[in-house]
Amino acid sequence: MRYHKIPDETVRRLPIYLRGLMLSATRGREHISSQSLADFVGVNSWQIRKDFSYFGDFGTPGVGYNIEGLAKQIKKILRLDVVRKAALVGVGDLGSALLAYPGFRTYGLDIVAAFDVDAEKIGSAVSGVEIENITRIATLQERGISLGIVAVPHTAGQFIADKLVEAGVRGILNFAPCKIDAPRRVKIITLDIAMELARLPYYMPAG
Amino acid sequence: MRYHKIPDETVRRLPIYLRGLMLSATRGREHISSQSLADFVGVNSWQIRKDFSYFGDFGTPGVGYNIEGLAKQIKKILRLDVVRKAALVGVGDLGSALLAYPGFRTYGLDIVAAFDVDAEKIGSAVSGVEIENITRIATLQERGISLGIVAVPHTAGQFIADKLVEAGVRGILNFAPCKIDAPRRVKIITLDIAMELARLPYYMPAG
DNA sequence: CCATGTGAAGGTATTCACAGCC
DNA sequence: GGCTGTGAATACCTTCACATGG
Repeated sequence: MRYHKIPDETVRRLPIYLRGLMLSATRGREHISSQSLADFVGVNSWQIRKDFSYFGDFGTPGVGYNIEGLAKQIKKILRLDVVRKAALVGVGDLGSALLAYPGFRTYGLDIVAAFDVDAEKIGSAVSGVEIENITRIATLQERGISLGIVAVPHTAGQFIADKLVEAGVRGILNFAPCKIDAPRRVKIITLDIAMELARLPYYMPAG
Repeated sequence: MRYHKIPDETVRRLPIYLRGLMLSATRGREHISSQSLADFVGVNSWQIRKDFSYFGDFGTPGVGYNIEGLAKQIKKILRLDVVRKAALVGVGDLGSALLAYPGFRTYGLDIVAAFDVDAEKIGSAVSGVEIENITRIATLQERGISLGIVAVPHTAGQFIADKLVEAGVRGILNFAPCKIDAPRRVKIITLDIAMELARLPYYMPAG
């Protein structure tokens, strides 16, 4: 079933599969069954097959999936096959951790610029990235940066997001604990760490 | 419809509502309509009413919801009405940022212990929390700590999780990019930052 | 014989529309 | 009149069972 809208939930799981495949690739085997991948990433095998079925025939019946080929396919679908430049705004504790985080590179995402309001930080470098005045966010477009990461206090979230949108970014990963409004053409993903932790006690047995 | 299983998706949204209500509380008004709250947090008004309907009659027709009362109710449902002690494992860049993050306190979550393997870090303090040797994770139970936060490399994720489970924690917030297996009685929430960023390009128009 | 790919069934969550209440 | 609470309708996602293909 090749021509079909891909469910959002499937898109959410693709990076999980990709991570599992990239790890498997270092294990020496060339093929992997949906069942093995399932055990490895913690998703049911039929769910995996269904997810893959939205894109086309990835696997070989009786054999499984070609690990390298499948990983490449998923990268292409997620558009991770080109290196994409990202800008970070807000170089506080979290921002600094994000700059130091090597995980983004794995997915072709490269933080090449960082901005802050703090005059003391501006000019210095964190993890090899120079911190610039936020007024320079306006230069993003000409520098080919299409992705913004917001790690500022919630009071500044919307303001910074507006600046990023003006500067032409088409996607924002928002760590600020607030709602962000933006034109439909800009995709926003909000990731509020405290809120994830906040729903943990609900699932914990008494105590 | 008071006696009903609460959908997971509703539980996921409750902290969003809570955050909005706590912010609204500082605005001086006593009541808020589902519509106003909807505008504020970015969820549809009917979704909000439906979510609340799983718990009981929170609102007053023609008036709206009592902000303070509703916030208290949600806190109770999420079991955030008691202060809960948490332990952090892995005081790297991300771990340090989490220790410095004030957002957890808002939800009654208090990071009172931190562990690392690095001998140089052990004994020093980060954000007022002393860093201990990970062998001391075993003392969590007697210290009344029921919640673990894992911020270690993916190679150590499962190992640390096992230690935490042994030490009696009943919930784990996992930042390590790996699957964590644990007994059913322990709730695991995994939050892989790179993976969230990885699905952003998919939704970005060409470029 | 083994593992994929997929219609069909089943379950869950969202959206709608409106009755009921203040 | 305004706003809540909720059955019903719809859309979406998951699970199953098996036909199909190497």
